[in-house]
Amino acid sequence: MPRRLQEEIRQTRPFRNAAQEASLSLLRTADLFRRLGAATLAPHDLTLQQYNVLRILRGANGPLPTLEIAERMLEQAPGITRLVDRLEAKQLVERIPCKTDRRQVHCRISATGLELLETLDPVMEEADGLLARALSPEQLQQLIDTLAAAREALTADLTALTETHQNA
Amino acid sequence: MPRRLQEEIRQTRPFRNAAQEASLSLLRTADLFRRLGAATLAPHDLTLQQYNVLRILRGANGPLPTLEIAERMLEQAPGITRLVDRLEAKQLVERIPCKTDRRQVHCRISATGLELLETLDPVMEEADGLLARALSPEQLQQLIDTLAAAREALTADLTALTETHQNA
DNA sequence: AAGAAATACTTGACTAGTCAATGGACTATG
DNA sequence: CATAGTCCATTGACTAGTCAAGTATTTCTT
Repeated sequence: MPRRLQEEIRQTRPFRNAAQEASLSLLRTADLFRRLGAATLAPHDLTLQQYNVLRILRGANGPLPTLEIAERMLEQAPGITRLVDRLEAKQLVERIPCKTDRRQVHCRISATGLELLETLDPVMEEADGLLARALSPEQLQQLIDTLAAAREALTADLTALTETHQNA
Repeated sequence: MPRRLQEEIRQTRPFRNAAQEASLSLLRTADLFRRLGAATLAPHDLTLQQYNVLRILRGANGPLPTLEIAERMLEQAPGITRLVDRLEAKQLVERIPCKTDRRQVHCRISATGLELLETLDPVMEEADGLLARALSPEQLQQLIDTLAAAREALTADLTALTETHQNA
């Protein structure tokens, strides 16, 4: 039986409405999940974001321009530079200046990086599996669909909001 | 019609399984929501975490020890100090040394802080309302229940994982 | 072909999360 | 009542997200 969110955050009053409770649930659950992932990667001296970059580079089957990586992550552009800096320092990623467009820098996962990912694959799949074990297949699919609908709405509103702010 | 997550992250291959898709959906949706909240608060020079602290202090009906605030947030202890530092610098929060236990520092929301929160209440409720408009009441409730079940499982695993790590 | 605009990063400054270590204050034990 | 252990809060060091500004390069305009 799931513990009430209200109790988790020690709030005495009930939620004003379901929307608020859903919002907080979403944030707390995602945070919990991120921490689980982070804790899993910590012994390997990788952060979640660094792991994401490696995954993207492996999936790309070849070098990728720096900003192309950023677009495939949740993240905004500027952060990617330093993220790749650290991966390059660990020799998990290589930077290759692009010959046809000298503004671009291509990033490629190194052999060491690939080996590391292969080590991590089963461990990280297990983390995903926790969700699968906690929820029924129907719940899992429901969750996917509901979240997709939510993102649909939120994306529109977010872009509207930031654009308005720019024009102000 | 919701855009496929697969397309959002430009992955050519389908997901290996529903658990993985659900995990990624969860992380992306929460991130979107956090950005929406951040964008809403930005014009008022508040971050989401600062806003959370103010909300907690308002809800507490009185001063709260510093670490008690941390426990009510997702966050680990050490971060709270600097968070309160910044709120104190903006004069939204006051620190009061505790007389009965001089290790403790009590934090209280200031009159300015309360006014600010009242200004923000309608704006932030609107952000929550986006979810409500995007989803049916049944979907909303389903989401709440499903996420609660997920947290139940994840909490257990997370504590197990970090404790194992400590003993290693 | 020269100048303007756009592109691909890069850097700096600030906020924040996390871990390890520290300091001051309280408590329990002997 | 002294001292060891515990607790509250803080600090330092590192990783990261975000915005604004800067640089080098390319493309567009004329």
